[in-house]
Amino acid sequence: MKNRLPVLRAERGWSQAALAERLGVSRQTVNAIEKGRYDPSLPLAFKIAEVFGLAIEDIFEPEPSEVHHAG
Amino acid sequence: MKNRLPVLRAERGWSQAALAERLGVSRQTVNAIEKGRYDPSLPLAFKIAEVFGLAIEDIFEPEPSEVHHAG
DNA sequence: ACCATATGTCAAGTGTGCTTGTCATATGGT
DNA sequence: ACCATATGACAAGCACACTTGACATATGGT
Repeated sequence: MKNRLPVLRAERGWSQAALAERLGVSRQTVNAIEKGRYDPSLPLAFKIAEVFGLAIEDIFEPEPSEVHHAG
Repeated sequence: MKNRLPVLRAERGWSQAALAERLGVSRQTVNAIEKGRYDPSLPLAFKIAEVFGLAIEDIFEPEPSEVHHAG
């Protein structure tokens, strides 16, 4: 999942910690999402969109063949 | 997380199983999401939006105070 | 009555999302 | 040199997202 968080943060002059506080999550969570280590949950994605005043689709973009499966 | 899946399925005449197949997930997953037992992952939410030709925001709506916990 | 389809739910298992805590590195101010 | 801030990352732990398999109920066609 690609994301524009670094750009959007920079536009607002927010650190990862500052964004995390606005979102109500830990700094490590913001870092992990930015670096693509994992995707946010849908509720968190909504919160991120709200904080930036954008649509989820304007912030995140699924990679071509991002299917999961399981156990 | 509220969702309009039952309505959207009905409009298209799709069963839960048929939608599940289009999404590449199990029927139980579609059922659980519809009934609000859990939220879809963000990649699955994108896929659902794609299948219905809508934005995620047009299908899902976060409940008022849907914050998570701590670990 | 019988069968097929649709829906709802439970159980057990695997991997993810998020937590706190900690460490390492880089940068800028003094 | 020292300190504060910012970022990146790892570990252990808990709850959630998904899986397959199974069972129960309801509806409609024959």
